[in-house]
Amino acid sequence: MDNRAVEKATNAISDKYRLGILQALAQKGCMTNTDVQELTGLSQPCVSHHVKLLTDSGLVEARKEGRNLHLRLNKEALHELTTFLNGLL
Amino acid sequence: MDNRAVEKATNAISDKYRLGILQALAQKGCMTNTDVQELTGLSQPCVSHHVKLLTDSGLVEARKEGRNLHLRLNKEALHELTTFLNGLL
DNA sequence: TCTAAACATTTAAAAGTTTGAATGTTTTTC
DNA sequence: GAAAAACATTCAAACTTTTAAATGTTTAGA
Repeated sequence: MDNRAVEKATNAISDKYRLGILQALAQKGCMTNTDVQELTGLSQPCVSHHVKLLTDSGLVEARKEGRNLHLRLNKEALHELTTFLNGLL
Repeated sequence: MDNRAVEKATNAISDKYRLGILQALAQKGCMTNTDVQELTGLSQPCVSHHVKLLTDSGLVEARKEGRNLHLRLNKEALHELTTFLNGLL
């Protein structure tokens, strides 16, 4: 994982709503954008935007299932991030 | 470590210059603001600002030594962060 | 096929961040 | 004490992010 990827991943985490989404995914395993809308209370376009940041960062994987977008944690990416950060210790 | 602390810590990391500072601290052990100025090429007020973000996040500890500000990694805080993130796995 | 549901995109306003010039404070050195 | 070095603070400009309204696209179901 290079510096740019770390910057993007930590940036993705550094927001109240996005961290909440990651925690919900960690707990539930899978969610759709609509679930995220209910979770956060944000507007649909705003949820789309936050989810895009998360997927662009690599921390979340999205697959289209009919008209739903199924989201799940990318545990490998998260593990790479913690490995990088532990490397600073 | 609560969510707010994670948001602040990851936000602190999510910048090119601040990540560079963290890496330099990890490597060298200790630096002053002047060292950071040389490292980054940023102006002195801008360095002051970035260093403040890092210390406010808890990831960096600063102690005033005469007219110099000695910076070092707060390894415990960094460890708490990685522990939190691993908790999502 | 018509309707509705789920999500994406465009746009624009509001809020927040980054940057350096100017200036202030404290500490060291001469 | 005067000069300089190290850092902090204030300020304003430039830039980025966040947000939702409006609208577009695709898919599912009647």
